[in-house]
Amino acid sequence: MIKITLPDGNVREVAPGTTPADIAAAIGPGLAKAAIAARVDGELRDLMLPLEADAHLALVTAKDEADALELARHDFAHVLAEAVQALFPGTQITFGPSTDDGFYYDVMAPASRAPFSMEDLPAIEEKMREIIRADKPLIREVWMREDLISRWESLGETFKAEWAKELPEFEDLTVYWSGDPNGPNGDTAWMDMCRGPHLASTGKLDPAAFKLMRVAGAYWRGDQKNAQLTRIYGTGWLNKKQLDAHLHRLEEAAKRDHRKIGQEMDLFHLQQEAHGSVFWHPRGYLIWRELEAYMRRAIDAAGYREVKTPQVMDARQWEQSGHWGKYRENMFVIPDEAPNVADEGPLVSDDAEWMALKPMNCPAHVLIFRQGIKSYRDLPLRFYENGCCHRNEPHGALHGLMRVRQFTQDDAHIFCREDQIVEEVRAFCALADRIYKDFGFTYSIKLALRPEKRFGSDEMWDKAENELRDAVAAAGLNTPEYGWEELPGEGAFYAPKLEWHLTDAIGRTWQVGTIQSDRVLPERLDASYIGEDGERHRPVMLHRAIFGSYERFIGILIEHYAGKFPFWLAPVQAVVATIVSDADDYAGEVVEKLRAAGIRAELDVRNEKINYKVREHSVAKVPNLLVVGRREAEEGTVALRVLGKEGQTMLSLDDVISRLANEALPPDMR
RNA sequence: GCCGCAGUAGCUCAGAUGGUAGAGCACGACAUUCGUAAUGUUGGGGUCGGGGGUUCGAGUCCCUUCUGCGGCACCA
Repeated sequence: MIKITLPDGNVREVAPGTTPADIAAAIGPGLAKAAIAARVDGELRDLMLPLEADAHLALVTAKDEADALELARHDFAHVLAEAVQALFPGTQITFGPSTDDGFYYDVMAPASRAPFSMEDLPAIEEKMREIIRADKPLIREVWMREDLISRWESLGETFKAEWAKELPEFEDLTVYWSGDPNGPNGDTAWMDMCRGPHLASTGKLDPAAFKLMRVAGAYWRGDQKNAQLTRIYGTGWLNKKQLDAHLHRLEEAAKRDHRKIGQEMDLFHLQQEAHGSVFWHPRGYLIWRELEAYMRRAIDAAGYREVKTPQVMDARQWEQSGHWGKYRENMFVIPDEAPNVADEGPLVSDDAEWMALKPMNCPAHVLIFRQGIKSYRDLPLRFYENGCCHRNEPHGALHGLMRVRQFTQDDAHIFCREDQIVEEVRAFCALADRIYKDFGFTYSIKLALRPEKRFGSDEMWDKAENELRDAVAAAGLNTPEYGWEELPGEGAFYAPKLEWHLTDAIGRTWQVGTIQSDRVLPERLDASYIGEDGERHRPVMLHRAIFGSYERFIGILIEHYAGKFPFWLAPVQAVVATIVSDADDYAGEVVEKLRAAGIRAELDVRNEKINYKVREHSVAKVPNLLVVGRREAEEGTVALRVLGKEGQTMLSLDDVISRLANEALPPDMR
């Protein structure tokens, strides 16, 4: 007999070979029906896989949504492959994992036809539904390696055969049948090699809960030297409601796309002559300027001092900081000599000295710190910079404002003593909290722990990780409410880091803020201060950012607000629109007064109907529309129409100005 | 950087089989002076991403290159 410990602490003694399904049945018919898989000693396993030794067992049901989704998506991937092979005999199958919102399967179309395209997807979807409705049992078998390899070879599945040959010796080679090969419909059974686990049958999937989304190219085993496969992507869920919600989210996200809104609202543009760098138009740059002013108020109040450092530095400086060695392939490098224009020869001589555009601000801040002698009394020193950096990102990585080659970070480095770290990090947590809330974001905080490849001793890492933990605890943010989580192996090679992940208005997350302690760069660049003991000591350097970069943060804000910026950030805050030309002079007066009160107001006296003007300024997402006609001009009033609201309010000119002037204040100035 | 797809007017897009480009919106002009989400008439606007080739003739076919999009890889 073996001992099976259940989550509530109960221990059941059962015969070896008992399956989790048997145990579920013994507990109750409800659970037997609801159970879709099992966690055995924490590992997700098939319901039908016999237990052979003492174990902790938890039965997984649809309520364990993360597990249930994972299983369903993996099963959808298998059904996809089965459907493709049923429809297109001769197709080779390779891999089919689950993804964040669904699944994919990489397949090789038969030589007789072109690679699969979008047009093939509806037929494949229909076949998948057939397979799901047939409720084929998913049966696990362990095979001998040679048997499996020869089976794949006999089927012409060269990729599967190759993979079977390379799987580690100690691993059982398992296959899953879709349909019982020994049953009455054995000829329709389909087999894939897979580690599992899987649901008990295809019928556990909801045939209305998936959709094939697109096809894309992919290489066998991710290597471009290998054969070109077709990857078929799908999104998969537990039920139709979840699928519909997901498709709706995608639609919403497409409507909010910052590239689309940026063009519609005339905020910025990108063009191929400077790809990856942003041309900010007047309206977009107004948002930038508001953010910059906001951030300056915040960092001034928090005891930072703003600096500005060179855009280009000698390569030797980057060698010393370590960037030349580790980061050079992402740097823009320029010769420190006049280009050769005299003849047809190379522009740059062989012995040119090299300089580089800065990809980061940190070394320059250390160089400021190093000027003059610093005492322990000077610490902490907090240097802030709106630091414009250039990184030569891979072309395929560029994406609107979110991934660019020139960007400006709200970057600061805090030079402090060991004993000041916790308080500095705590204070940063509080600052970030206030700022994110001002923009209406909720967030979660993650601590990225030591990676496998790292500098420094285990003691140093223990200490560094604990400092960050302590600081977050001191800020009261290490709670489930703040999504506190530790991510093993995800830290930078020199230090653990705290990451802030924002959740936007439609539930997407964006990693923006970070703080990380660094003991490496002060060492490399020989930064020191004189301690109380009269000796030289290394300061610790805290790298930190809240927006991350202005470009990306504005991109996130555009999508978060769907272009309907809060009043203080709106590029045009009010438009005064006339109904008849008799009101033109008065309207001009209203605009002047609004501008005098600090409001970004524009005048619309075009010879158009008021309906047209209302529509146009609404579509342009102007938060306040002030309509004036003959009546308002005579009475000294305006009709205020607020974006997103029906109807309008009649107000005296003085009232509307004081009201708007008040509402236009940034959140930190109220 | 890799794969797939795309690039035609400011924007969104249409242009079978090769025969020197078209719509809507936007923009200009004229008429209309209008009360809260599109007034009418009319006009101008394109070296069809760049380069090369095939052809009597290329937006269309071929090669090449750049950029964008969806993924992959990348994001110390």
